Amino acid sequence: MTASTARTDTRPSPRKRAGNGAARQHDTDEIGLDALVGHAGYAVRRFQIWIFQDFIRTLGEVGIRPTQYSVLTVIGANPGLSQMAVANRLGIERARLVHLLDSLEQRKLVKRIKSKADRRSHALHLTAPGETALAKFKRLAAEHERHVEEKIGKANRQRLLRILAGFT
Amino acid sequence: MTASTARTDTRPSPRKRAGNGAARQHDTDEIGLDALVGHAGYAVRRFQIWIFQDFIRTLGEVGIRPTQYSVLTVIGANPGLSQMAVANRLGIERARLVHLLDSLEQRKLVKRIKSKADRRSHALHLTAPGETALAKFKRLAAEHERHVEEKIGKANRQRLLRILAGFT
DNA sequence: GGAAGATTGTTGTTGACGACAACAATTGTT
DNA sequence: AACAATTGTTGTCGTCAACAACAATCTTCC
Repeated sequence: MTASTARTDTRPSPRKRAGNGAARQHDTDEIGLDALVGHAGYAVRRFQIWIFQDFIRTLGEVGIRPTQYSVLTVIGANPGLSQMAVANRLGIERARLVHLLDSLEQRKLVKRIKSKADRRSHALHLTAPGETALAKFKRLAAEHERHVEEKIGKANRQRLLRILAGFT
Repeated sequence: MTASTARTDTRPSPRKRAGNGAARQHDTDEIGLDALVGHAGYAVRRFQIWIFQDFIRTLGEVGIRPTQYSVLTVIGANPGLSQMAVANRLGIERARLVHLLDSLEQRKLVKRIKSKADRRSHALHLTAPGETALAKFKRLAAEHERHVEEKIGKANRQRLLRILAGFT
């Protein structure tokens, strides 16, 4: 083992870790993953956690989470959609979209307009402040995307998008 | 101005609308995602949902979920680990691992052995039936992995694993 | 025209999951 | 011995996916 093992834990203590030589304690980076390596799902899960955390942190100043951002961009690009249409397009349950829209409507970013044609459904629109806010969100999201590039590389990010294009 | 009906979704859009007066609903595939396309996080999220659903379905007959599988494989490959070590290695909170191990121990797949060296910690081991069960889980997980290959292609799966290798 | 069935939005529940906080028991430090 | 840190545990909170049930409304079919 190399003497300069990079510590991945965030313990602030400069002291040596607990543990004795008798019962051999594993260091974090010498624990094998065995079958987990080679499973795409595991890598994707870890990556998704990282990417969501960076997104949430980067857009933390405006208080927008990934799902909220996706709802806003779809409404912004397709004004007048019904809740069902948005839910289907984004793969969100319509029950869940209700709460998401409640929050966004409370923040005056989105408005539900009762449809004349189908009085069951609501036509979704961005408010005027919602439009300007979304523009700012997009700038921050682009900044987040640059973080992704720094993390995995510009070319790899492009490969990733191409590989997963079928899921959007 | 709108030509025919007084709809609420008047806007500049590349999307084509049906000319009839009836309330034409959007088809799912003609709703634009706008800025969402080009965001790695969105594609990764959708892919992760798909891959987890397939994993859960493929391992449904044995009732093993992705997180449980990851815990079992790590313990199987590194017997005697403490709960902290497993939690750190997999990026799981130790509070959450408690419940996971409770469930796995109740199913007689894992056992907690009180460590002599450090009486605070437990050494984690697979039981004998746990070993044979894990072997079956691995076969099913390999089947799931073949589904991934069918979905995105064998070469793309390899590219994906290489791109995201740093997150495992 | 009217009954039957489907759709839309809503409310509610369940369970998995990540993030924290607090605690007792134990260990290490000073 | 006094103090700080670690380990496992319990608990709470919020996000999210998956269902189920419901009223209001549309569509279909007879």
